[in-house]
Amino acid sequence: MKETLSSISKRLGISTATISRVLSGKAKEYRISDDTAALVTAEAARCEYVPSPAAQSLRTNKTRTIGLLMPKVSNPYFADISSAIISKINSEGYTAIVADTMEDVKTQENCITTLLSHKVDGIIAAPCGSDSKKFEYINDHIVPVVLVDRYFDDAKISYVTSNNYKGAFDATSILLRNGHRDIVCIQGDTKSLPNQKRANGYIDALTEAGFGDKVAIVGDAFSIQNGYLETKLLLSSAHRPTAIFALSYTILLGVIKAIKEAGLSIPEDFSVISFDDNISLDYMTPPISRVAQATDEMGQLAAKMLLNRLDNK
Amino acid sequence: MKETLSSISKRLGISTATISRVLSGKAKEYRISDDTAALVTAEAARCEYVPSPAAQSLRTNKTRTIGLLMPKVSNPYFADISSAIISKINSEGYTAIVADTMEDVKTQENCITTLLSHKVDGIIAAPCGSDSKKFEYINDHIVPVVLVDRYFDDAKISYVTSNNYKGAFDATSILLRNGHRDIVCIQGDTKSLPNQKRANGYIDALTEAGFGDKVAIVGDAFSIQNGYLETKLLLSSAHRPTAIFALSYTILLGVIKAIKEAGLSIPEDFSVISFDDNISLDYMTPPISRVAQATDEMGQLAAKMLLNRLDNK
DNA sequence: TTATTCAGGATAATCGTTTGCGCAAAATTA
DNA sequence: TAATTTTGCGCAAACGATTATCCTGAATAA
Repeated sequence: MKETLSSISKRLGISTATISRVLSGKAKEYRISDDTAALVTAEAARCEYVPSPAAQSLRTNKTRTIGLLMPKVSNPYFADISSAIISKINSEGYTAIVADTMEDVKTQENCITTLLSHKVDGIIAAPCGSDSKKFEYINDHIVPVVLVDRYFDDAKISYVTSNNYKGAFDATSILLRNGHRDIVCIQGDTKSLPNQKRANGYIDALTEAGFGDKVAIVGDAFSIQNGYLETKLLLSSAHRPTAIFALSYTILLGVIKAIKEAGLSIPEDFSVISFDDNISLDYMTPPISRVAQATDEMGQLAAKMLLNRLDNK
Repeated sequence: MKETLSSISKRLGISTATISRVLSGKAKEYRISDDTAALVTAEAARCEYVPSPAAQSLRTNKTRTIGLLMPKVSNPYFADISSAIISKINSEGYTAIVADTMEDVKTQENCITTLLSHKVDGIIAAPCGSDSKKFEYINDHIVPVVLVDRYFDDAKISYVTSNNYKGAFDATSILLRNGHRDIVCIQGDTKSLPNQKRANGYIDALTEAGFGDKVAIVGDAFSIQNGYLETKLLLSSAHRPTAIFALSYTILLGVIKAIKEAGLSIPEDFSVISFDDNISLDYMTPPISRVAQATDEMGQLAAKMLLNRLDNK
């Protein structure tokens, strides 16, 4: 029923050592004769031998498995990235163990422990929280880590992320070119580095255009709720802005909701621009401009970076 | 550095057998004295002992790992389901190995092989293709399988899915109550069972209301493209319908696009209703009614069903 | 002819757990 | 006191692969 090296060994009268060597492509290296090698290969194929990963990893301490640590798999943005990563590593013979931290630092700790106990060969993570220590320790002492989307400025860990600064700078510039002068930026989690970069992009675009005094940043979370509340406040303020720059898709949805509720419309009463791509934005009335992030490429690249490190030992 | 049973064994002067028994909660069963048990527990905690999954699964042939086979993780619908499943099984001490079939039968085969070679204890799958054989074989002879969203009518495999029939029936009924008589249904993949159920719901609602002659089903794919093209055709036809029932979110997006392009508007010129929930639908102008599927509950339930079977084994 | 070298592969230890079996010493019973 | 049972735990064999080391016979060299 279950084929193992020794079951083949008995049938062929060849030691498991030799069989193992042939099957792992080390026949030449250990000078196994071509005849023997052929015999082994044929028999392994015939009986559909599949090595036991448990035994292999017990022995070698490698699992051909990588851990994917995501803040929220159900978030379309991270779902896209995850999908790209999974496909890429699968195609290289690796398997993905996915852990969902639900954007919670405590849960993240547990997930990390689980991933490590499963002896993943490497980790790709979009970390939550701002403590880089743990990741740095893992990267230095246990297994390679690649961060995606989010990262830490102070840590020596490779990462893949969009050019958040430039994206925000460009988005703001477009609004400026269209004549807007009162542009409010609704930001997300202020501890998030991508958020900081975007905010900086916004600030610099305004400043370089000579409107440094017009900088207005509000909000503090990547949520619909935040976008909604901040927009409500803006609408009821004495000096209404003419444009809103939402730093994420979720924030944008909140903005739209508030504007609609106030009986106002886009783009007549307000111009809106957002970060993050989402197919649905094309179908809004009117379609919402946004700074798209190349999720697919980010995922692929992160996977490649990790796989490269795994190969180079 | 690396704590193992025997490293603890040496330090404590207690056999690995006893330690293993205590740590796996079998102290009573093997009449280990409370003193010894306490000693072991304390030491294990102190040195942060974590058992080696490789060794464990080599010995027990169990991995506390389940395989998640998804057609497309980046599809928000499946992302939601996946997220729910992952959280649930993580909370029960299981780990998820995720494979993305990219909606391709061939890829699916490979993914299955990979999952099985990793000795997953069970599989939760949203299968693609219509061949139930493989899944049935696995379910009967290898590890328990639970299907989610998609399933096979002819196979004895447990599954979790929405009541597609009722959802479609109700959606159609609403349109009828609102006075619509020319309701066209744009369907997805005709081989997909959920699609068939939905189509039947639509047909029966119409028929039972005495409009069996008004049944009109077009289309053949769960894609934006399909929704777009079919709507284009409808708009250019002599006898335009007054309402469109899109059997998926993606189809709906295509419908919206075509309607907008034609300079028509919802709901003045057309009524539209759709299957699948998506947060963005609330932010469309106007918000689009839809038959929401409880992705979170589906995921949780599927996970529960599988975990139960693993325990009663 | 004898000493080396090399081709070709076998042996056995090892990875870290789990678990069937066994075996003392203590407790109980006769 | 002797026989029996119970308590408490250790021994050692798996699980299935990898790999350092060793061995044998033949070919080559001296």
